[in-house]
Amino acid sequence: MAGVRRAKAIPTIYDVASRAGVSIASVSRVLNGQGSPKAETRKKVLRAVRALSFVPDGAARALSNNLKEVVAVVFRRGGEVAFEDEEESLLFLDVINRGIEIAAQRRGFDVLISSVGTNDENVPARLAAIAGKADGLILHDQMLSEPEIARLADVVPIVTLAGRPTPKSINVRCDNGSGIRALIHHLVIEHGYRNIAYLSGGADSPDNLARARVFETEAFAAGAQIQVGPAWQGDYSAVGGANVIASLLDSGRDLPRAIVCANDQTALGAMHALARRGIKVPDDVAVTGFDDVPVARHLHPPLTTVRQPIKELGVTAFDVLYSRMGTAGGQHEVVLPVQLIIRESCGCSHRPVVGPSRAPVASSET
Amino acid sequence: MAGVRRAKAIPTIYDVASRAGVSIASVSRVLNGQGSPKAETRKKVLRAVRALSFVPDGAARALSNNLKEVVAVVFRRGGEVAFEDEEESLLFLDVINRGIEIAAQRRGFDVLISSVGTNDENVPARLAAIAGKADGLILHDQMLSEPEIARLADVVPIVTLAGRPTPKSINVRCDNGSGIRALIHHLVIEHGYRNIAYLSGGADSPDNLARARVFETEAFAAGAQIQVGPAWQGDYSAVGGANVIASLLDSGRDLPRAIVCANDQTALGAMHALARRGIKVPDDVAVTGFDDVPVARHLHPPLTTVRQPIKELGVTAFDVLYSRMGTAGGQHEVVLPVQLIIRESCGCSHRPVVGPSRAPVASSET
DNA sequence: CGCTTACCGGTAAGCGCTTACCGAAATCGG
DNA sequence: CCGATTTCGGTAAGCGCTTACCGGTAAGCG
Repeated sequence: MAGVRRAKAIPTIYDVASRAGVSIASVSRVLNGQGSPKAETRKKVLRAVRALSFVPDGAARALSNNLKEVVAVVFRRGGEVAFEDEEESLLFLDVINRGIEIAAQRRGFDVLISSVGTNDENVPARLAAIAGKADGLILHDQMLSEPEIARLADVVPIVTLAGRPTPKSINVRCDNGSGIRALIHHLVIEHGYRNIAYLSGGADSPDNLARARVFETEAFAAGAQIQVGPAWQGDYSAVGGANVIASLLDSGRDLPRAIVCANDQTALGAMHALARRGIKVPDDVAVTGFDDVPVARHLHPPLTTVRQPIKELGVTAFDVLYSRMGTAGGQHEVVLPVQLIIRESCGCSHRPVVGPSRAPVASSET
Repeated sequence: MAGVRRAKAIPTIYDVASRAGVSIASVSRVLNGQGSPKAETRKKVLRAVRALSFVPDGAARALSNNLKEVVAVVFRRGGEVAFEDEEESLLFLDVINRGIEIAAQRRGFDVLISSVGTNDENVPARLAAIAGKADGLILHDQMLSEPEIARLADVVPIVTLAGRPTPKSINVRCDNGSGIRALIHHLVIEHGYRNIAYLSGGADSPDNLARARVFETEAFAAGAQIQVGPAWQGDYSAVGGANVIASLLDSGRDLPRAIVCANDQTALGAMHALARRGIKVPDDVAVTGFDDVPVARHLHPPLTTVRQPIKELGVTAFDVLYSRMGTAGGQHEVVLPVQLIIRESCGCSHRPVVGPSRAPVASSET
């Protein structure tokens, strides 16, 4: 593994030491504020550092300290083709990443971003390579099986963001249950819609499953008719949502009075598809989302949705991960509160009502 | 700098070697495909690796190879408060980053993301620390003076994205000139607007300066009246754009027939501000942007703008940086072509005309 | 069947840093 | 004024990996 090499020799701590006329130990001490170097020594070292533009090598420091000060964040990208609409969904990941970055910064960590393609060959190996470059791992999507997570977790602590808690890793998520509950309450009780559907997200997403489950029980409890099943299977993407609506319409099925979409992207696609067929939202069919991505408020009509504290998700992921470095054990799941954001796609007319929200909940249940 | 330490000992190459009954050299060779290990040896090593869940330490590899396989990307964040609208502008950076990531991946590199606050104390020191963790540096905003860049460039190659070429670094940007030129041509010649203004971006941004300069000369050459100056000073943000319009209106000034905004964000803010005063876009005042961020097409009216190949910018930044590792010299500026995207905010009615575009240009001129 | 040539794989020397350990110099008290 | 304390700073031992170098074994040849 020869690799690219820098042409000119970069100054090392030895160069600094000899130029300053001290030992490398002193240079290190001055640079790291350890021990109590004499002012004189200090000055000499600093002068030499400046003169040589010395920058300590991170790899060497990491090796010596057994601490890289890096967390790796991995997400899944679907090939290299980006759908026009897909671009927007980047936002969701990116806002989380920003949160991670902010939290990391506070601890002097930096964030190593990496992605694996959906059709990549050896995902576990790739993940291992990334893990080797970091002190901790944050996984955006479900890209590793539980045993694979367990293996890797022996090397670096792992936090997942759209997975489920495992004995070796921690999952951070939002309170899907109370979000859907608030939504159902609003649609069924307050608006009186008696026939509603859940336009599902990724079939293997734990969050989607949780939302679907709560949807069914709550809608049933509220006495509404529900539509679910394969015909309502989306994939979290805008096109996915649009396709569901289109084929439903093509097959001549009656639409429900309201459609609860698994996320905002799906809602966006659904609304486009409905508009294309001349179906009015919310007059003919109400549509709601989940996430409250920034574009949600710019849709027509503005989207009623459940706000996740997206950036907080990232901050929490890092903080939890950080606290796990050097200490195993502790809770395996962190749940953040959500908030119902009522705009107009549900049938309300621009009244900024705000629904229930809950305090953060930590649970150890799997 | 004690730092956090992992509790359980992580297996090293020595553990693998002794478990496999071979030397560490063999383990390394098997893992890196160097030399020609016997199938037998190979198998023993792989078995041991699997049994121990061995993951080679990135820092040690980096130290030994003199190659970290990491590029650092740094951007400037404005405090931790994010304006509602600001969120959207993340997109621009993030799409570039995605491009960097994709290009990096192709070379087996990962991307270290880091930000410095606008009000951070010691920026150069922070940058140095980041540089120490990477093989190359990509700077999003102008955050270092030329001498500071020069210092750091002795340690790692540097590519800037919104700076200007320096003897020690490379700048990657879009062809501002031809973008503005196409815009002016469309507005003045095709639409016949005789009075136009440039709503400026960040005062110290080279791109903004270039756009402003071309705006003036081209508009003048086309025979249009121009409005520029302090009253038209924005800052690339939506609020910045809105404020300019608001104070212009407050001071009772006449608005020009068309406003060329420094970027899409600014245009978004300007359009909001105009709408709030009941001024119609494009009937009363035409507005154009620059960048073509994804939301641009969802604005009302859809924004006429200059499309930058945003992701390409990132890909190019990495590729240029990569080629600079180990080899100094070469060109100091890379310019990517842009494309005029005509939508409706300029006064056109939904005809998807596409303007001139130019091939990539590389220049060594400062 | 003995010697040359290949082929493998082990030993050990770094890569650039931190820090335990220890000796030298400086400081203090009696 | 000298020994007991401190205080500073140097020496050297790693951190976990790659790889140059070399010795041993097996295969190839006359």
